[in-house]
Amino acid sequence: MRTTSVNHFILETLQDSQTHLNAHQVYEQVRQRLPSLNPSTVYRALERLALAGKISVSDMGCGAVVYEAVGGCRHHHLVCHGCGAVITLGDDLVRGWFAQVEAGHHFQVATNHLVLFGYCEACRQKGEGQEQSLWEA
Amino acid sequence: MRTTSVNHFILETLQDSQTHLNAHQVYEQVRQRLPSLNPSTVYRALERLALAGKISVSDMGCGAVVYEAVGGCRHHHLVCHGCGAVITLGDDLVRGWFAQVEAGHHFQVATNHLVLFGYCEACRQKGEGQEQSLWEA
DNA sequence: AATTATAATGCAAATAATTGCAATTGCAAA
DNA sequence: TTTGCAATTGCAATTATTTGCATTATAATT
Repeated sequence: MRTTSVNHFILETLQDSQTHLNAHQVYEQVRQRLPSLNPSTVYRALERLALAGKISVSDMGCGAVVYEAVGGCRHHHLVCHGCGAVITLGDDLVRGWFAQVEAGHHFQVATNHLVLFGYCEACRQKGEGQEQSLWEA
Repeated sequence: MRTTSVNHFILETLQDSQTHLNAHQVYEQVRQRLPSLNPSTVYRALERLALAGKISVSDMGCGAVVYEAVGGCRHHHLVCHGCGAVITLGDDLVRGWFAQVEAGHHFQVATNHLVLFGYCEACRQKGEGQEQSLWEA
């Protein structure tokens, strides 16, 4: 991967950001420093950085895919379908399981940000996610 | 969820299909029986069916998101970034780990098709995924 | 069977993401 | 330096997906 200004600025933007950013947000940020920037360049750079393992790509159910710089302490997320709550999942539990998967399938896992959807305690008690339809066994 | 013909036909289409289908493929299939069908109706129905747990939604790196009916024996996938190979991951290993996550976080996991990206044995030996860039520590 | 509330649909427009291709740029070799 | 190749970019067009709103259809109620 070449040391282009786009690669550099995107990485810097994501590292400085405390939250996940979507492609458009990254575009707007970097555009302040590279006014002639094209959105498709951002998409391609993000894809490149992701493939190189420098950033994570996740669908967190926000409409657009979000990106994050992969730093020292990795973490993952649980996202509630009911209320949208985002719960952090430590890397310990994940890393251990990935190792199992890798050992069992001769496969090197590169996924660096796992997102699991489901229902949080509160929504579960409210009965979210218990929909039963009658028209199918 | 109401018993509409769209819901019914989509579910039937996905159940009959041996492979994952993307939204457009589902649309084309169902359109043969409901000629006036609109693509956005398909997207909305797919979202509904997914939320009801009847189908799984996954980004398998094919450009478009793919859908699959959730049947008796669940399975998950490992997708190789190098060659695109798709390896099946049994549910046993996954279910057990989900249970751990659920127990540790008071969260009911609803994700019913996990996709992990990485590198298969062959690609790993070819050195895929080992890119090192010099311009960043 | 008529009424009613609400889910589902069609359509068009907006947004998100990808792709082909020609022009440009970074990096390495000469 | 200069040259050459391959990676990167811009641009426009395409594809993928979502959303607002008026209309239609379903299922429960009267």
